[in-house]
Amino acid sequence: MAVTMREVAQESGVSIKTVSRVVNNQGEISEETRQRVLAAIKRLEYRPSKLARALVTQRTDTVGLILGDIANPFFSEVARGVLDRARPAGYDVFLCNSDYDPQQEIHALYSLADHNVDGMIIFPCWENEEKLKAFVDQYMPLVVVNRVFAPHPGMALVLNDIRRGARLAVEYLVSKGHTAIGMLAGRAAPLHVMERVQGFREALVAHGLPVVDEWILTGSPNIDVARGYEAARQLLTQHPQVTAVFAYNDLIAMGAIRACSELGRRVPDDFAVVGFDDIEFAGMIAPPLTTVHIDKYTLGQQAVTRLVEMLDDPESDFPPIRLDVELMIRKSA
Amino acid sequence: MAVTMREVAQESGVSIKTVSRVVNNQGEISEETRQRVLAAIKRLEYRPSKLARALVTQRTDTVGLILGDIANPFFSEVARGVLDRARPAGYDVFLCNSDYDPQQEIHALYSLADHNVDGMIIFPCWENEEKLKAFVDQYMPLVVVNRVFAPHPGMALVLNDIRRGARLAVEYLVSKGHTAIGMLAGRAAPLHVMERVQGFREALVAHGLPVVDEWILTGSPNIDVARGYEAARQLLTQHPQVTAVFAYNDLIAMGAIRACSELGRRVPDDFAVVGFDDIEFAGMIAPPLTTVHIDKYTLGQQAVTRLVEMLDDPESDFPPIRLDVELMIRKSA
DNA sequence: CTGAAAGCGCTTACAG
DNA sequence: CTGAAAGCGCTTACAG
Repeated sequence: MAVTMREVAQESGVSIKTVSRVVNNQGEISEETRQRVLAAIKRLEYRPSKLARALVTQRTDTVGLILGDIANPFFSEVARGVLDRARPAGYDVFLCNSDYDPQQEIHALYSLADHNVDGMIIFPCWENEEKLKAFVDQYMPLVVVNRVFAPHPGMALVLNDIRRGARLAVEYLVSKGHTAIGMLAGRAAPLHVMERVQGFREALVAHGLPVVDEWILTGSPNIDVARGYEAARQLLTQHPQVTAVFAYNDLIAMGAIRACSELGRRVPDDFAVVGFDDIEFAGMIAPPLTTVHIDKYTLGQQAVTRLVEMLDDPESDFPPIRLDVELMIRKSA
Repeated sequence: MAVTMREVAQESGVSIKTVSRVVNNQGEISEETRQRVLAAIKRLEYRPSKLARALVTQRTDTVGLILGDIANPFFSEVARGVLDRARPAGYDVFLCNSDYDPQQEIHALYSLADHNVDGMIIFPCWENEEKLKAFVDQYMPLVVVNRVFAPHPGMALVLNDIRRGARLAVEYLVSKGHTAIGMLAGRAAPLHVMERVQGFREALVAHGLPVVDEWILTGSPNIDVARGYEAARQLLTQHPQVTAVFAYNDLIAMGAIRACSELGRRVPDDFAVVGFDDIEFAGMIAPPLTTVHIDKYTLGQQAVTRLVEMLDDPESDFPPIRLDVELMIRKSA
């Protein structure tokens, strides 16, 4: 079906090796034969098989991107950054959702490894730190985004200062006079390990406020608007004394706002909500969401940049890339 | 580095071919040797190279997904449907943005073909109809989504009734008493060929209303909130007599609403806006957007289903899959 | 039930 | 400046 290098060689009356040389721009070749081969390539519409090349070079020019849920605008904007930077660098990208589930994540990881991607970018579950390190040791480099894992060769970190973002959010609520502040923490990862929860606690403690474990809600496998709605309903009805929440992300926050409107609690007057991520729509909803801004597009780009550096220089270790966050004060708190 | 079939063969004292047989579950093998090989596979943590297999089978177990812009929630929800259906079917998926640009689209198409994907799902530019058909003839099957291309072997269609959606939207505007209705048509594709524009015209004509070309705005390479904002500003200032618009999609509609609020035009009282797609956030913004609903997740799933059918049965032709749309009446019109 | 040979489409040393 | 041989890690007929 597809034209092969052998056919190009015949067509231009040279050896297959010579064709390989002009395709890869390597080695001295007389300009004349080069032109002859180029002409044959054009005439036959020859395109070299990356598969065959990869079998010998062990490079596929592909990378993997494993994230929680592409339907979350946070991740889709990150993905945009990844794709925009990967293409000029010569990489095509595989996409997988983990649904924030450790097992699905590992499954995706090995599934992509089976296709011999050159490396991957991953927003991993905390639970998988050791498994990812074992994977890196045996297979390929990984760029880990927004998880503060201990340094490990072959694994580079790209980090927003999530904990600081959480502190900013909670301090803002405190400055507004709130003293009974809850958290909608999303999926039930080990709480003590989540940066957002740590920042939340730190800020409360710093201001002499109580950390009430019952006011920190988790428990659902999903992190989306529906979950935010559920969790907020539960918090509002079971702990009516709570007057403000810090949400795991903007989707959860949006669900919380919906729950408030159904339960007749006005935002922000009766109940204040702060989100995280600053997705594009955060500023358009009613009321516009106060949230912690992350530059998602840059995050995606930086992750690719770092991965490419690792692929180009496998022996080196690379320090974490640190990106800042910023509180966006709007109307929901 | 990675364990090979040869090593498994040595470890279990059989030929490489026998290992291949147990890996692929084919042919009669004595249960005893099967167990022995299985044990060796487990012990060595052997994972067969899809690359090497693909070189001979001509199947990579990968598919491509080419869409306008993954950062648009319409596409990211479609992508969710695609991924969720592709994984159980045994396919990993490459993702590419076209930015609605014919050249980038063709570039993405061939780039993925170079990786020998088994097939692709594409939301193509109208301009590329012939090029896609030429591609299909030479390379691989394609599922085309939401473009009414003429039937062609190897190319299957999955379609929402976009034109009907456009009619629904405009008829609703007419029913509300609007007579000067404009359109924010997004990217400048050939207008006469766009389903949304056709439906827009049809509805106006059916109600004896004028189609004023100056009220149909296009011209930007992007289809996003910023573009909707610009275009709406232009329409509102240059043609103040227009009292309603039908937007190419919800992002454009959201930009239009922002422009209205800046120019002091209240929505829907002074100016009505109808969107398209019904992205998740359409109902949460202020005012909640009246828009045409598409079941995006199902769309993605159906596209994969059709592609898999084509791959399993390359000789057959498959009729278009038709999915419905629905007008969601909220507050912006 | 099991194996030896050929080949998928390329690149990598090695010659000349 | 150009080419013949070997091999990347598998599967596909073909034998036995």
